[in-house]
Amino acid sequence: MISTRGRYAIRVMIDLAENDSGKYIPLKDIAERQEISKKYLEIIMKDMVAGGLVAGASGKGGGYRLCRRPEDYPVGEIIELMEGPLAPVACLAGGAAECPRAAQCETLPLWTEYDKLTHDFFYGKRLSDLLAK
Amino acid sequence: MISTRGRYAIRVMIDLAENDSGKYIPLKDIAERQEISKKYLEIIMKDMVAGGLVAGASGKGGGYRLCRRPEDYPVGEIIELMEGPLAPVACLAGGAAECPRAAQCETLPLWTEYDKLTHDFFYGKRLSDLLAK
DNA sequence: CTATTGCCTACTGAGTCAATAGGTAAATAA
DNA sequence: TTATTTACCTATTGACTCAGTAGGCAATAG
Repeated sequence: MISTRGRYAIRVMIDLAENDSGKYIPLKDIAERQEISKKYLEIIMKDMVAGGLVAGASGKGGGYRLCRRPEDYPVGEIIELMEGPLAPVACLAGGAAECPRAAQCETLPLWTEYDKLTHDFFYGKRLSDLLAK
Repeated sequence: MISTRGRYAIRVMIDLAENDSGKYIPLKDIAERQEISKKYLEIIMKDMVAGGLVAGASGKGGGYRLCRRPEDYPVGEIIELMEGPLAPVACLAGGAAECPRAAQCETLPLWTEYDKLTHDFFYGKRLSDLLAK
């Protein structure tokens, strides 16, 4: 299941896109509009800045803003940045989880097929697809 | 991500199908073939019996066996029994998680579409599709 | 009766989730 | 310059899940 990290991140991105005025938007405003704890959002925003999804600016007049056009954000990228790989099982998540049973594993094709389905779905969707018209 | 509960359950089902001789198969044999802790499998098997996936018999000559033909087990049923709902977010999992923001939620259509995709995929696959030819 | 087998309760150590708490650094407006 | 606003940093927490382990009870066939 997608946790609050991923879900909140997407909602923040939508909020930033829909309230874009060229200026930075303070997190306080976003937290109030979205009814999410500002303190918790701070942690999430830090990772979003580090991951290159948004730009943050400190000080008065600071806040956050998108650094691409909404059509240039695949939803899958946002989710994977916040939640880790979309893979349904650890052995498809890359990294150190190479399974010694992979060659004879009867279930691996199932997971592989579903993994591709998921990947294609979430990378086909863009942030712009989620915005109110 | 699918945890060991769901993955082990599917592997056990495959093992039961491929080693079916009409008699009960002791868990000890399954655990050895699948290289899974027998003690841990006991917990999983209990839920599988309760969920109507397999039949268990105690005593000498006992063990487990399938209670349907492999074509009659949708993989999604096995996963949902062991892991809970396949829903990608809590508000689609049914039960008490009705979200008050649902009406104005901009992300709900995304999750709903993915939920359908997932559901169709895993209920389209049958246990028989996973067996070695 | 005895060996085998499933079934039952309880416990554990490691990790994740969703926050909260309190402080530091940077940037602007007065 | 000073006060205010804002992001950013580390640390901690309580509840929960995950992946088992431990030990014993109940049923069944030979």
